[in-house]
Amino acid sequence: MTSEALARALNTNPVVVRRLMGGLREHGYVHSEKGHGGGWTLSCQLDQVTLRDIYEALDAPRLFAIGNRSEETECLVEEAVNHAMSSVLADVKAQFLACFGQITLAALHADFHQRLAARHGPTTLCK
Amino acid sequence: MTSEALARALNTNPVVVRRLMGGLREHGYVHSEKGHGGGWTLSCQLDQVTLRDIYEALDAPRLFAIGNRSEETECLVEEAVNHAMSSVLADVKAQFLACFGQITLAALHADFHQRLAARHGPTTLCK
DNA sequence: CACTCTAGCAACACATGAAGTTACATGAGA
DNA sequence: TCTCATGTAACTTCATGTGTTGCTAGAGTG
Repeated sequence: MTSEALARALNTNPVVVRRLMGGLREHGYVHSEKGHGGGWTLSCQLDQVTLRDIYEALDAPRLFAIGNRSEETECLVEEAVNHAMSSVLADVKAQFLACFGQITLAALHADFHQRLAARHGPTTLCK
Repeated sequence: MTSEALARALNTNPVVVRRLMGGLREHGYVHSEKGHGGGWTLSCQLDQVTLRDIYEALDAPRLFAIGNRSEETECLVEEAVNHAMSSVLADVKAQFLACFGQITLAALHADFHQRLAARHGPTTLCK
């Protein structure tokens, strides 16, 4: 599948697709080929890869929209708050990764097929 | 304490302080007075208010930097991914609130004083 | 009554970061 | 050699949170 086709399906731009897929390629989850007949191919077992793997392959983008204003501070009040905050966010992030680590692509694949079967009417694929 | 003094201590702007404190006032955690000698006063028991209360009084700002691109979609793949994602984020947010709900302002207050005692040299307050 | 000091608030400006776009280079078939 | 694909850098756009200005209203002071 080409970046162009993926971009159309995802309602985005081929370059954005390449940027994202680049991370997945570095981890061996997909493979890309240039030139005629090129594009992206899957190169992993769906039951061996989790959302956590994907998240990390995508360079673990920032998870929280909140956080400490600064790590280094002179202010002892800020220090106390930062300490409490950091500790909570670290715990919560760990739980997040654990959850994502439980969800395999195979599970999503199965869920998709269930939804497809449940849908009435003609079964047109996403775009 | 005036918004102006708080803003100096927090390295920000009086208007920003008022915006934030407004949320706390609505929940009765602080009280404000206009005019000469006015400003902000605490009006709650520190051991009765948690970070969760503060977070919610501040209108529960967006917690995650990631999330579904859109809630409504035609695409069954996106639907499956959204479902998995939403479920994880909801669980994780619940844990976040639970943690924040355990941390009272009194605890932060105590932590601050411990840091103050532990600090060598003269004890100058934050600004 | 005039003056000053304070919060309240709306409207605007700025900063940051994510997402999208353009342009060009590189490699692989036809 | 032409076309089709990825790779990548640089730039633009957009969304969101933060900061700023300007004004109103209320409360004490002289």
